[in-house]
Amino acid sequence: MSALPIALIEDQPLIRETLHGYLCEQPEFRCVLTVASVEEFLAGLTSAPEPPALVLSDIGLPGLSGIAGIPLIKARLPAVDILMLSVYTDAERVFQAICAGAVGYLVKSTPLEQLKEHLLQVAAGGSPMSPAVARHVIRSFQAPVVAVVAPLTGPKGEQLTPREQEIVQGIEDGLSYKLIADRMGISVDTVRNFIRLVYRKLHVNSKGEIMALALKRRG
Amino acid sequence: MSALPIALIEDQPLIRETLHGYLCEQPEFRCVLTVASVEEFLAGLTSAPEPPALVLSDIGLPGLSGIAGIPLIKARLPAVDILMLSVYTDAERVFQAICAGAVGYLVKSTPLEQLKEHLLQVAAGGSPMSPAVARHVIRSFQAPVVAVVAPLTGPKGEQLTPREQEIVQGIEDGLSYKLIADRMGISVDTVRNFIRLVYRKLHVNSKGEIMALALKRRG
DNA sequence: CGCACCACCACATAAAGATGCTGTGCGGTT
DNA sequence: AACCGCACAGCATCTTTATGTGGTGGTGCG
Repeated sequence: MSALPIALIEDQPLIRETLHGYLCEQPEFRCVLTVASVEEFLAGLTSAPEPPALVLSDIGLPGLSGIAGIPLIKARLPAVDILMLSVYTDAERVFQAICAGAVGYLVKSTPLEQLKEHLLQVAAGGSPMSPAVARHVIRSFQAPVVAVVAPLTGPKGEQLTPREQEIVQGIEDGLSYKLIADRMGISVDTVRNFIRLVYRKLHVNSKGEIMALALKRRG
Repeated sequence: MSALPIALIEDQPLIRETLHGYLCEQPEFRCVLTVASVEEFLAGLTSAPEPPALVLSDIGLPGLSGIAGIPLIKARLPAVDILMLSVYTDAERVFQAICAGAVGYLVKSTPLEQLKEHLLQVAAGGSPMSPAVARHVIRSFQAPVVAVVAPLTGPKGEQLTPREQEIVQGIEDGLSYKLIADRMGISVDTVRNFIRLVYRKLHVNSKGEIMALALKRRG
């Protein structure tokens, strides 16, 4: 098994030297480029003994940030994996880096042995993320807790039945009667019937007026 | 430090007993409910010594799937963390589970000691994911490499102008003439004019036929 | 001049929306 | 058993909007 060629972009000398030293001690890795900035990385690529398969990059760097460097690095090395190592754990930077093409995102406090496992994970096709980072990522898939909105009621307190509320939801979602019918598993004529009932209860005469009521209720 | 109350939902007896046994040996955990299905879990909640803070759940279960059980479990225990443990690593199930509210997703081949670390990670606010899972997740943030699709041309090689191509894109995006007009900053009558030109070049007579051409070209 | 883009008018057809009316079946209540 | 509320469905009719087609004209640019 050949050593994984790794490049390191880190501006703080002490950290850079510690990481470089540690990585060079691991038989699984080969440090082919260790620099302090993206610009230095791009300039040093041609004289590296071989192109890196994995770039471990800080974000707060002099000149171009680690994030801004991602597309430039990917343009030069399309197949490279870029793993972020940063003190920042705010959702904004996490998503910027990931959307820019980073395969993973670790915090700088990650112990070296753990860092090694994560690097091997990347090489094996994984996407290591520090816990706080992973939570941001997972949370982005989950619907925000929606404030419970009371159903629309008529001017005299007329209540809508559950199915009538579903019809209203379909209208709020911008669906045609046909699509509402598909969603609810009923016929278009039944949708029209429900519409009639809803309009009568709410004292309106068009989808537009329903939308207006919904908007007013949302504030 | 009090033990983390954990519930386990796993239908295969051997795995369930192995996991149950391992978790009970760990001083950091307390197994308050170990069942074979979501239904059993929901029924057993009231008699559990205390409510679980974390549910480790399989997906392929008798009756309700682990994914279908997520909203039901969250309804009963809004603050609970649900961690999926499954043989499935396909993107569809991963995203279904995450979107449904799972805080993490592990493959069943995860070694027990690693599982323990992941459980502690959940308790500390993290979102552990097995490598393949994490890659799916990360990839979903990254723009797919878009195949460059040649513009539609007529049967005799008739070329569409740039604006005509924009009209076609609007049709492919399912927009009405009015919405296409809004998008392109022109009047509806101008859209109709362009439609006329496009249909004449492509030898078609309806939006449907444009859609068909587009689909055929996508393969 | 030719082309691309933009706009308007007119008309016809298809689809979506709105309203009136009627009927059936089911579950719950009195 | 009768009644009521709810859900579902269909028919009829009318109105509004979207789509398609024919024709015409104006402006700017190469």
